[in-house]
Amino acid sequence: MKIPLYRQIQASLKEKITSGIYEEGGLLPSENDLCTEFNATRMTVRQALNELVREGYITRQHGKGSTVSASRKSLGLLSLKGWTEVVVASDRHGKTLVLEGPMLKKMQNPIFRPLIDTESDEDFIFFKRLRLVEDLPVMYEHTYIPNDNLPNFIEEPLLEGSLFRTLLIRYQIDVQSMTQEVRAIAADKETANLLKIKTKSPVLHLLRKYKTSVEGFFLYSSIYCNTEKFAISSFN
Amino acid sequence: MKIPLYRQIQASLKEKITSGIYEEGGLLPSENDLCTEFNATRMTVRQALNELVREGYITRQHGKGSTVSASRKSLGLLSLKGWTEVVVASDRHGKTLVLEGPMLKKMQNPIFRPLIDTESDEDFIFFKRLRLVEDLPVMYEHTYIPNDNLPNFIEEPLLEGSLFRTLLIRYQIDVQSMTQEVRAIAADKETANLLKIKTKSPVLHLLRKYKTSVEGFFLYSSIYCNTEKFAISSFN
DNA sequence: AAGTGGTCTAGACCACAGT
DNA sequence: CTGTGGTCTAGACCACTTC
Repeated sequence: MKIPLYRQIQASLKEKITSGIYEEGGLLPSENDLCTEFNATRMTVRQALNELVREGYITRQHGKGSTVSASRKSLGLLSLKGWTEVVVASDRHGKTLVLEGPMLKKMQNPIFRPLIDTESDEDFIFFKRLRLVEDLPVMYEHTYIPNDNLPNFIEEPLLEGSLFRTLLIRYQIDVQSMTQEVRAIAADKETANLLKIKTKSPVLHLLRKYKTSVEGFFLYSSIYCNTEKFAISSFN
Repeated sequence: MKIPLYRQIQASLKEKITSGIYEEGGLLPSENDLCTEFNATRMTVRQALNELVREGYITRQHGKGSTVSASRKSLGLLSLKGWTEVVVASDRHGKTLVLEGPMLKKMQNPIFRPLIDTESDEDFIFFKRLRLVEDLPVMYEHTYIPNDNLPNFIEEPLLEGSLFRTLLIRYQIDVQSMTQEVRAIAADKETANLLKIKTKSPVLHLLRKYKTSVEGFFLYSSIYCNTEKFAISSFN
C-alpha cells in the first residue's frame, strides 16, 4: 500500500465523477459518510476533497455539502467562452474530427524542442484533430504522445472519442496539469482553410505540455485557435 | 478572534516574505518551529503553508524544508518566456512606463461589460502603462480600479512602481487570483505604434479580472501583447 | 434541531534529505 | 544518525444551511 489513502479516495471519487455516478450539480456524500466508506478520518477525507476542489472537480459550501462542478473539470485552463453565452469545451461537448492518425511518427517539428528535455529519436503517437463548437471550427490541434507503455493504443478507437478519458480508463494515466506557451500569429494557409478564416488572420497558438500521473510521461499539443467568435478563458 | 489561526499564520509569513525578512531562495523555519512560534499544531501550520504553496509564495521538499520561491509569486499565470532564456515578468523586473494616469475615469470601454456584474456608473482609477522587457515593448495595458476604499490613491505615487505591492502594503488588499479571456487580434494603429510592430500584426489580447482579498473588490485590465519575441506562458 | 463543512488539537509513524 | 516534511488518527468545538 504505497499509495496514500487520500490519493486513493481522491482517485475513487474522481472516477465516480467522470463516469457520471456522481452527477453534475449533485451532492457528494458528506465527509462523515465518506469517512465510514473509506474507513478514514475526516482530515484524510478532507485532504482528498480539497485536492478535488483544487483540480476543479467539485466546489464546497459550508452548511451544505460538496457539489460536483458543472461542465466538468477544465484542466486548470481552457474553456471556451462564447459570444453571449458560455460554451464549455471538453472532449464530451462539441465535435471533434480526427483528420489524421492515430499513427506513429517521429517528432520532426522543432517548435516543441524547448518543452522537451530528453526524448529525441523516439516514435510518437500522432493525431491531427479539428474541434468545432456549434459547428464552427475553433481549434486545430496536433498531438504527440510518447509511444511508451501504451500497448494497442493505435489499434483501438478512443473511448467516447476522448483521449484523456481513454488514457485514464485503459491505462490508468491521469492528466493532471499542463504548461503552455501562448502566442498570437498569422494563420498559414492550411490552418486558415481548416478554421475557415482568411490566410494571415490572427490566430492564437498554444504550445502545450501535459503532465500526467506517470512520472516522466508527458503529452504534447500544438493548437491553433480561431478566437473571432470564441475567446479562450483561464482561471487563477 | 474571528480570523482563523491558519489565515493569521499565512498572512504573517506572507508579509515576512514580501518584505524580504525571509529571503528568496532561503528556507522558512521548520513546521515544528512555526508551531511553537504561533502556538499551534502541525496540522494548522501545514494548512497555512499549503495555502502559501497554492499561491506560489513557497515550494516544499520532503526531507528539506520550505523554500521561498524565487522571482516571487507569478499570480498563478503570466510569465514571459524568452527566445532562448527565461525572463520573468513582474512589477519588479523589466521596465514599466506610465503613459497616462492615475486619473479618475468612467469605464466607457464596453469590452469589460461581460466581466462586470453590478458596478456601472462609478468612477474608476485608470492607468495606461507600457511594459518593456530588455528594452522591447511587449505589453500595453489599460487598468481600471474601482474608486472605493482607496483614499489618496491618485495623489501618492506607487510603492516601488508596483500596483499590487501598493495595494498590499498601503491598503492591505492582496490580489489573489484572476480570470481572463485570451484572443488573437490584429493590432490597431495606437497599439502597433507603441509595441513597435506593423499595424494589423497579430497581437495577444488579454481581458483580465483580478480577485482580491476584499470581498467584491476587483481590478480590471485590458492588455495587448507583442508575442513575436516573447510568448506568454502559463501553468496548471 | 440536525446535519454539514471549517477549524483545531495532541499525538503517531513514515519517508526523505543531509550529516 | 537527526531533522524535515508527508500522512494519518480520534477526537473536539464552531459556523453555516436546511428543515
